[in-house]
Amino acid sequence: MGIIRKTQSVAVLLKEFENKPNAISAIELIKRLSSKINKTTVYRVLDKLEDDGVLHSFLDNSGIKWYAKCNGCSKTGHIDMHPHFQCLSCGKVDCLSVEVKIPPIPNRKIEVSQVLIQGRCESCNV
Amino acid sequence: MGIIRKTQSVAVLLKEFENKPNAISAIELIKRLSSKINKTTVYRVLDKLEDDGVLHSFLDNSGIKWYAKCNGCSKTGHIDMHPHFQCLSCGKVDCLSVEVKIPPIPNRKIEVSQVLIQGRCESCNV
DNA sequence: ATATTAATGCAACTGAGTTGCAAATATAGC
DNA sequence: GCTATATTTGCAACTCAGTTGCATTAATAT
Ligand SMILES: [Zn+2]
Ligand SMILES: [Zn+2]
Ligand SMILES: [Zn+2]
Ligand SMILES: [Zn+2]
Repeated sequence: MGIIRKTQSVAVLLKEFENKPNAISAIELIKRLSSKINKTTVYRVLDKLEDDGVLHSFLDNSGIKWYAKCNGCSKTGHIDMHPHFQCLSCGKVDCLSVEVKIPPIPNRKIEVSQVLIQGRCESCNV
Repeated sequence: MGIIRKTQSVAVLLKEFENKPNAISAIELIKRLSSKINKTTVYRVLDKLEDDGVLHSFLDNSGIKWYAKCNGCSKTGHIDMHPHFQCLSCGKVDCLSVEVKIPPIPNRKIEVSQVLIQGRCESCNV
């Protein structure tokens, strides 16, 4: 179930994603907001924002959860599928707007796919 | 560091992967072998077999670790890159031999990529 | 202003994976 | 084979991201 009331916590969390293109890990958000919001609430609000099609989430290579803004998604469903990029040098993670084509697999029905690309970002690739 | 001594635990674990094409989760192995091998040992042996290029590992969508046999890899490095498929109906996970082309990303240097495809497997896709 | 119900904080929990260390066991040298 | 040496193992205790139950707080509707 998504967000029903416009609370402080929701506002604070949304602000963290405002005007920032990067993904942010749940852990980072908990650290950043520790004086304002309890970690349980952070997890719960993120979860609801995902239900509402405001944010989407994915796991990185070490199994930790990242969140980023959606583009054109809604309560009805997440339609904005794309790969994610993690810089192995500075740790920054972001959404890529390129399309990764998944070839058809014989006898199998593909429903979703996750692509995590790792390497060096613009700033670290010198 | 890889495997130095051919111990019972190594033999038992290798046997689990013998003649079975599927990936197996670390948790499943721990459960299966609980009467024979301690879970710490399972994790340690799997880790060493990965170092040796005998097995490779990846995380699924819920952050749990899976292992599968390598094809042509060695201590020197893992060269056998491929996507993995998880059946959303029966939970089975396996390696796919198709190639997923990652397009070049401007200003970024791609080093590795992980692709997890989810859907319905041969047996469940009826 | 009050009632209703959702959201929050807190503490305790879960569960996959890790660490330190003493005991067991594989290997090499004799 | 026996012994010395170093690796591997089991165990218990730990870590850490994420979850749960429940009493309290706060947003919304009337
Ligand atoms: Zn970087
Ligand atoms: Zn994204
Ligand atoms: Zn299946
Ligand atoms: Zn594989």
